[in-house]
Amino acid sequence: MKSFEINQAWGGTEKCLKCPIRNLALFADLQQADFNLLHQPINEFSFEAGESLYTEKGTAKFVYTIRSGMIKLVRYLPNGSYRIIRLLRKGDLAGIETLNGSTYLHHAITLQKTEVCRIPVEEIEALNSNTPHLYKQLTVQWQKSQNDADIWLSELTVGTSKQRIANLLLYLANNSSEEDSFYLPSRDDIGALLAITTETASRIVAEFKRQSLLHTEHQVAQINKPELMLIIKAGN
Amino acid sequence: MKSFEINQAWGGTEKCLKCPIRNLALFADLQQADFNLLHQPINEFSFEAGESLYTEKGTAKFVYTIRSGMIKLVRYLPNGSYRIIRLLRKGDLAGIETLNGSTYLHHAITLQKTEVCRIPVEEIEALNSNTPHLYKQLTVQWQKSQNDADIWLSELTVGTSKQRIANLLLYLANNSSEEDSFYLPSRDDIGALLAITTETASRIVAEFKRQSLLHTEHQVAQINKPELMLIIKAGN
DNA sequence: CGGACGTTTGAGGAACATCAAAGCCTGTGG
DNA sequence: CCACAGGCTTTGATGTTCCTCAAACGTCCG
Repeated sequence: MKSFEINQAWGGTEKCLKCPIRNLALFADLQQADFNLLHQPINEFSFEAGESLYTEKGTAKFVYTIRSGMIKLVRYLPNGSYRIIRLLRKGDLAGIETLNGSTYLHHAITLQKTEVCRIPVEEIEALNSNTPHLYKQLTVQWQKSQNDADIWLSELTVGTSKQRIANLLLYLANNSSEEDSFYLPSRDDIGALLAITTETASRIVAEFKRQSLLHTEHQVAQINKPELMLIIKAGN
Repeated sequence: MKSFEINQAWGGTEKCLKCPIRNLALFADLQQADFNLLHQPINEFSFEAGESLYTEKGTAKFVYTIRSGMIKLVRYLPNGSYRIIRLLRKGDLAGIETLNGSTYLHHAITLQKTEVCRIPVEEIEALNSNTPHLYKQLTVQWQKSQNDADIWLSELTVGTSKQRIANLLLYLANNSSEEDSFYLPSRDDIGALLAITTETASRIVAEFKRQSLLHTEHQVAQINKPELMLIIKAGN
């Protein structure tokens, strides 16, 4: 485990108020007075790629706000394989299921270097019973992840493998924090995202590269969006 | 449109307080005083099978609590086919996306005779700003539908068609309001649920019937759970 | 009775999984 | 500095699954 805490001493109110992703994050609507209700520190952590924030069925004590990087929510299947349920990025929340249960429902694993704020569940519960400002933002977050899951279900599980991968690449490109590039997951993860095998994922990614629809340098990718959209429609 | 309103004059507080599914529903935690905050009536409606509660991108003014029956949330794909995103049953909420947006995100279509309570969005917003009791229940509902979507993604989109259908039958059986039977969707809908074709769905359902793993009378079905679980594991 | 609709069944081919092996990059240790 | 081990990716050959197109069947209802 190479993760480390960035700031031992929590700056408190000012820190959150000045947070660069505050408008995206859970505390977006909180007022100065609300912050005074906090008793435990909100700690910042930094994770390297491949580290685990929490595991399925693990005791759930924290919710995480993602400041940068990317996280996959994973579920292992009875046969030993795994399926990626969702990808989380800047501004997303990991582990909100703790608000209604005592255990996590997925494994949360970083795909890149990722920075998070770790919020104790009790603090969220305390805020909720003392100020109404948090609920609104929780509702927004819920809506976001629900909508993401729906897109996944309706678009990323239908059509040929080629169409699915084209769809995934567009999804990744459109949700990237960079303007014209994005993080390309491993072939294994692409397979787990789309319910196809690693080999099929590799074959199609390689084909896209040969056709110059996709350029990669390490895991930084760029794509030809119009052409990929044609593939999604035509299937060719 | 054959739907009809059951009770023109809303009984108000007493009606909700005595609601047989109150413990399941949105208003579970509301107190007597909270009900006094309501200004518009909560109307009850009854729909026949195949009717539409609302359509995707339609102006969203109501949330629906399902009292009995079953609803499919549908999204149409660019190629003209459709995909069922989720199934809703007794106690579930349809159209909660209206709390963060002005349009619905799916088509909601009844699969059976279905009774609902129709709640104006403004009433929910009014309650939310005046009492904290509703939020908790909204969170629970959110969690439920999110969890449902996750199960869908992790279990109903992987494996062979035979495994998926076996999985679906078990899901339907375990979530039915009857003890030992459940509603079996049309082959078209089974296809749209599992991202397979109507023909494949038909072939496998017919095979299950021949093997006596599944008995149907019209759309009422019974299954041999242990055998189907074996199929999910073994694939045979 | 005849038409509409949902279901079943068949034949053929395309897409994908599986098994297997080779290539490539990176980091480590001699 | 080179050799080598390990992980990830690519490619190939083969077989199975499932989609596609097509037609027949049953059931319900006007």
